[in-house]
Amino acid sequence: MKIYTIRDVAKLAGVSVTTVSRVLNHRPDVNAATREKVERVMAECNFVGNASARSLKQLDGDVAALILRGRSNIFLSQLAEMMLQFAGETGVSFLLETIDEKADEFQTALRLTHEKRARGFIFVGSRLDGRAQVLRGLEAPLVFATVPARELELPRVASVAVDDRRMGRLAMETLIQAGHRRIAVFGGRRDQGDALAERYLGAREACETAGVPFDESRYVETRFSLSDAYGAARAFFPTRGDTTAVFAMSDLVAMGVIRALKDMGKSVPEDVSVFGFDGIEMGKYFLPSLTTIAQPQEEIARKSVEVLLDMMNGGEGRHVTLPAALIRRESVAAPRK
Amino acid sequence: MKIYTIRDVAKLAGVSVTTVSRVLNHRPDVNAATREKVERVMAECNFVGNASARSLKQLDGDVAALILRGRSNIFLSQLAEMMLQFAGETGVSFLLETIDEKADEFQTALRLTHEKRARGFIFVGSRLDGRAQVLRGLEAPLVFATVPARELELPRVASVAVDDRRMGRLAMETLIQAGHRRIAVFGGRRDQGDALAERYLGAREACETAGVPFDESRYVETRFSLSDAYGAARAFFPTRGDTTAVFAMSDLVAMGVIRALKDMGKSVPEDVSVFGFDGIEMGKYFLPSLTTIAQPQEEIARKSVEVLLDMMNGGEGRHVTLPAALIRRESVAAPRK
DNA sequence: CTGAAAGCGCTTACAG
DNA sequence: CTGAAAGCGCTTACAG
Repeated sequence: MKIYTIRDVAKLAGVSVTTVSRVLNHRPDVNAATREKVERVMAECNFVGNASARSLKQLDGDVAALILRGRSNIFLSQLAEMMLQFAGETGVSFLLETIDEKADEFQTALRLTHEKRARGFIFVGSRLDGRAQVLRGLEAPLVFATVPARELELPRVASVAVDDRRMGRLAMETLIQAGHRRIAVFGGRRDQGDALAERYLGAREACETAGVPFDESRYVETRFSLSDAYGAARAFFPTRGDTTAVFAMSDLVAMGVIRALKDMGKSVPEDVSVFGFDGIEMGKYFLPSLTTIAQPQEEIARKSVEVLLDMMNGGEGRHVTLPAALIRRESVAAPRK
Repeated sequence: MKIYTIRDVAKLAGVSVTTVSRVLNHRPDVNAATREKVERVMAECNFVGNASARSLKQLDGDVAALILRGRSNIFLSQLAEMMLQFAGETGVSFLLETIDEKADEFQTALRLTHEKRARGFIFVGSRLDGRAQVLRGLEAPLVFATVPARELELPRVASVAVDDRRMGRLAMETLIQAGHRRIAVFGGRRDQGDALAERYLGAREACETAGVPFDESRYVETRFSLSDAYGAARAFFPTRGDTTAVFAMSDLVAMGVIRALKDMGKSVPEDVSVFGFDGIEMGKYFLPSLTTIAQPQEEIARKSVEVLLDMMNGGEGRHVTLPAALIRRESVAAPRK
């Protein structure tokens, strides 16, 4: 099967490559008859332009990249997919780069700047942990999705996220109001200055306000996967069996914890209440269904793309906070008397 | 931030672009001192080659594409990710193209052949439904992953899948042996000659062999998502309440059905047993955990990549059948007396 | 409305 | 071991 180039088409249509290029790009300045002839030839040859050649020329071409770290977080991968969806409706072409959890997303951005000439980035579920300087090396506009980057007072940096601290507080308040006092928190590392740290801070605030001392030894670090959460819960409960509620910082973690509790002969929410975070679809179907904080996934996706596009057109960086919703379902109840 | 080209590097290092190119591509024929000098300059400039320019020249470059239809099937997206993983270890560069469920994957392949010069394809979870002729238009080697394409006697076509018919039979046999007689099947459209049709045929065979008549009105068509399965089950059970078991052709469907049963006041497996398919991770954590047929995901991924690579090197097409495993967990039990 | 020509950044025979 | 030159397929001023 021959692969036709623009030159082949030009020859077959009896015009110049310039004209074919114009037709290809839907430019108005082509005679209708000429256009039609060229289009017919292109259809006959099954012609499709070579993407490399095009982007080699269009160095100014608007390319943006989505950088997603890790493949295991459903919430984040879905978020990235949605962004791709919204991006498709704009003129800018977006590419999704999924990198390993241990990889450095800023290095990746740097690489894509050169390799693919990316001119704007959205980091999905990134972490800042004090790497603000690295960001200065990146001149392109940057959007952090689901990451609070407010303190980063860099000119071309934006963020789109929920108010994680407030939501962490709300989750904890909900458990306290239900009557719980011995509450465990299953989250990530607390020292990284990311969304998880914010949720932790919010949870602590709720405890202080309510006069319920938060017991540091009930903070459990876990990766956000079913199996890690399961393992962490199996290790935690045998020694802290008096815990009556868990605030899990992701729905996936909540599910792993619930299964572990079940396997240790405890039922949810009767023996232990479990509160999730994110609002993934499965949470509605899981048994028990998850009480959780639902992040406005679609809104985050849409807004992130919108803000990046605006910045690529010279707009200012800004920090958008979107409202999240508390969803009460089955996994949380009052503690046993 | 200046973007350096190979020419800039050449100038800075005091050599020709040819030499820089050689260093870039780790060719052996470069003087050690020269190589070192060039490498130092590249490091200083943060130089990264332009991918478009490279692939424009290397038209013979080995590019293969993974075509995944739909984003909602976790099993298939994970499969694609695994393939990417394995592909990374080979010399061939793979690109993943995720298309809409309603899009035509063969048209997509045709487009990628031109646009990205892809020279080999893996279709993840595709369907043949009588489009064998279209395939002739594609000269590149093709691998169908999780799709039985055995009947397709095309030279450059391969497939990697489990024996869906046998596994469908095994699932049904398991339910019959547990004592069930009124069994519903939740699957896809039966007329499409795909893996699902095979599972259906296998299930029917099991019924015939056991002398249990299969009631066609207990076949429920559903898309493979939690919400569709949920809706289908809510519509089905009120009129067919005597059903004691369900064979769901995907774990996701099984979970949707289980939640629906729960919401209708039935418990699983006490009132109704539910059998899944695929063996996704969540099935282990769901309550009840799913009895299912586990497809060897990693093996399918590895083998698909391996077969494609071999064919791209001139190897023959072949049809690989991999063993699947019956996993007995909580969602299937004997029917109530 | 159309075309000849330059050039995007790279690779690769070819010559030395 | 090294370099000058051609060319991959396209786009885009520029001239007509």
